[in-house]
Amino acid sequence: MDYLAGLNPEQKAAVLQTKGPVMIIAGAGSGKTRVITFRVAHLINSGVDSFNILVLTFTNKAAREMRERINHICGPEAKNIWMGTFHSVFAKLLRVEAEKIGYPSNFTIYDTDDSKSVLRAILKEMNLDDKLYAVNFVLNRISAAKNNLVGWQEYQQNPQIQADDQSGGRGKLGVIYQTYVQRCYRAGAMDFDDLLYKTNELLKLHPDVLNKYQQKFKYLMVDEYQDTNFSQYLIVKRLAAVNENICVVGDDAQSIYAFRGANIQNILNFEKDYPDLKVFKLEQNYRSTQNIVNVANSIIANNKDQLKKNVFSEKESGDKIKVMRAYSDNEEGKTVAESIMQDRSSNGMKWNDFAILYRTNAQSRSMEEALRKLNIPYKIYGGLSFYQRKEIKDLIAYFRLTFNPNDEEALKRVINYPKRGIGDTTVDKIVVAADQHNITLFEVVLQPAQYLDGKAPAALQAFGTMIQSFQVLAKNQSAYDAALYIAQHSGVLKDLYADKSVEGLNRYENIQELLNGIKEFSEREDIEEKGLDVFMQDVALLTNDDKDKNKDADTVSLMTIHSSKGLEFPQVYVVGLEENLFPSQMSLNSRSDLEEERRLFYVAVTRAERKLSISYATSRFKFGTLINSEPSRFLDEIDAKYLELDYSAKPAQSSFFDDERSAWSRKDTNKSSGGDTFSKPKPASAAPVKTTSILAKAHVVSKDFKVSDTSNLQVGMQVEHERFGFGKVLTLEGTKPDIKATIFFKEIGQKQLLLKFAKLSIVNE
DNA sequence: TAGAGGTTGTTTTTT
DNA sequence: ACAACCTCTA
Repeated sequence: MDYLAGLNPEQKAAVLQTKGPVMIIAGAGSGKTRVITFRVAHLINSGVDSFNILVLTFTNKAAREMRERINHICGPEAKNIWMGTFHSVFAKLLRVEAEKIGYPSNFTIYDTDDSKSVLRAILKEMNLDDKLYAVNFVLNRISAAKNNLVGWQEYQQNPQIQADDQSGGRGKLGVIYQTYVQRCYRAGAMDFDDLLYKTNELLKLHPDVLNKYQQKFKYLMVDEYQDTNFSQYLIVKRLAAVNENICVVGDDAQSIYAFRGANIQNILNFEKDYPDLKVFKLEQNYRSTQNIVNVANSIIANNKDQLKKNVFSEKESGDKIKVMRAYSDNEEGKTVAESIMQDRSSNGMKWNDFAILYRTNAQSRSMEEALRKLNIPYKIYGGLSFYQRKEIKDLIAYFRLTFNPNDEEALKRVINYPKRGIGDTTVDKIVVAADQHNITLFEVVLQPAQYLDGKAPAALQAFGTMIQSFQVLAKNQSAYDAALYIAQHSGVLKDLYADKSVEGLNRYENIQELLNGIKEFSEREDIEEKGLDVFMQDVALLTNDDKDKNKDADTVSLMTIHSSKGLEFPQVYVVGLEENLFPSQMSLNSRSDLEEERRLFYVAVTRAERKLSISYATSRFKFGTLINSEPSRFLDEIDAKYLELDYSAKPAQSSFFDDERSAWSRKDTNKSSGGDTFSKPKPASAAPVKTTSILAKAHVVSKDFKVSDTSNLQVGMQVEHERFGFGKVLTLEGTKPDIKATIFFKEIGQKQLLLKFAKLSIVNE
């Protein structure tokens, strides 16, 4: 039982309390993950069958990390535990039980793009004002309804909802909701919210199924319970109803997902559902210095709604929190990058020890550019994931269509990609015909002559036959063979190969990477079923870092604060502390939204172990124009005694903007104490500056630039590229027409180029 | 039907 | 800045 030795009394008590309802209120950095993993280990050691354990998390990242840790402690037993995100666990369950609620087990999972596309089509058909019925608004509304288990029938009948919609002039929302649900059903598709909604439906309508899973999951644990929405809450409650061995872990101060329906009341009211509840509070922070914990506490103290707790640290008091000001977003990046550079060498740290956290994904750009300039290796988490790239989605749409020909979004995506003469008009006609005869789009495609005339039927027939041939093939071949065949015969590979631009080359390589991933999957020995259909099942749920080969690489981490939850770093930079950015403009209308932003700031601050720096810029590009920004109100909320203001950042010397600079080069202001630590910035020039992305296009091509014959290119030669600038050839690989060169460019770092495409000029020395 | 060229909206965060 | 959407012409 050596795993108990390293725990404090509260942690230990929480681990040992294996029976009955348990709630663990875990302050930031209080060893929550250790408690959960040890608790699972302890369950197994006390004789609980690992098949009877279910552990739910919110993000893929959290799930993976937890699985690794539990694997480490429990060994092979850990494989039997059901552990994953709510969405992936219940998608898995629904695939087994789907037929009971009228879905095929190979249902497609629609991602947000698919959902929006379905809605766009519906709104268009209904001829609705697209201002009043903005797609994002409509989707949010439907999503909120589903998360509260309000079906379309109830939505249409509920007087309160109807009154709300009517008063906003959006009386058609109920009908849109209904149509949307019916379209998804016809397509054999579930959206993200359906995975939870339909699970509830299944458990409610089929007591035998409920009973089966209540027997299976005798022990439930839910991480980040403060982020559950009603739908998730009810699933958990139903599953736990018989045995009541339910342990939820959370921190109300870190609830940051209300925007997608999380209900903080779920944790605040947990005791009402389980009168026998045992509550454990973990208050000692083992992660951060006292200064950091104090700052965090002083931030969160501004919120009204919260459970009482006293988070404290017994570590050293540590450095003060550095606050940095910059004159523009690019300058901010530069300041942060230089600071990282300096801290690393003076404190002997690794790149791994640093993280840059921001409110919105768009902020990553200026950070990236600055890091690249200093040759600092970095990795961006989140953002556009690999699986969301257009070319990947295109190919995957073919796979989707192969396994589920009713998948309308996939069909629309690829019916004319690559171009095969089936235009929008034809697609519209197919939709109309399908609606009229109450059949699926694919059925129209298979019998086109019955519904359309002209030359469209021939093209459609050919397309339909092709998909059918994929279906036959996919049944008999390995995932990789099937995927490769489809990539080739659909024409996708050829189409991308024909694009010789750098971007096109990149897309082609991405497809290769996807195929390689599938190949690895085909060769795995730890799973039985290795068809392409199995590979496809969870693709919509995969995100960003799920296919991350060298995650041990020594790089600085960049991510949104949301995706940083649960992580920790020795040194953290929280950037963009500006009004309308953080707190976000969207959150300024209500106290509860603002409090959520503040909790988000709390999460950001508590990621830091040893040193925390905060920055803001007094001007920033937004929607392509330069706007002025004011320091965030959150900065004023921190007691100034914890802060050290560093306003040393100087405007850069060489730049295109010398005119504008004059307005910026004013004397740094004081640090008067009290409420006005962060004085308002003087307006910078408001004239929109035409910026070229400094790195991507800054290289000015030499006068005598001329594309050279590279057939005799040698390692070590100096070359010039139109966009990447000057570089040195590091390696040459491959054979004749397909020689791949690895070139180190001074300005942007290492790049791989295929010689037959790259326009290079050999520099004579 | 395809492609060019102009116009508009978009940005909060994740599954 | 950028992408998605629209309109016009070949």
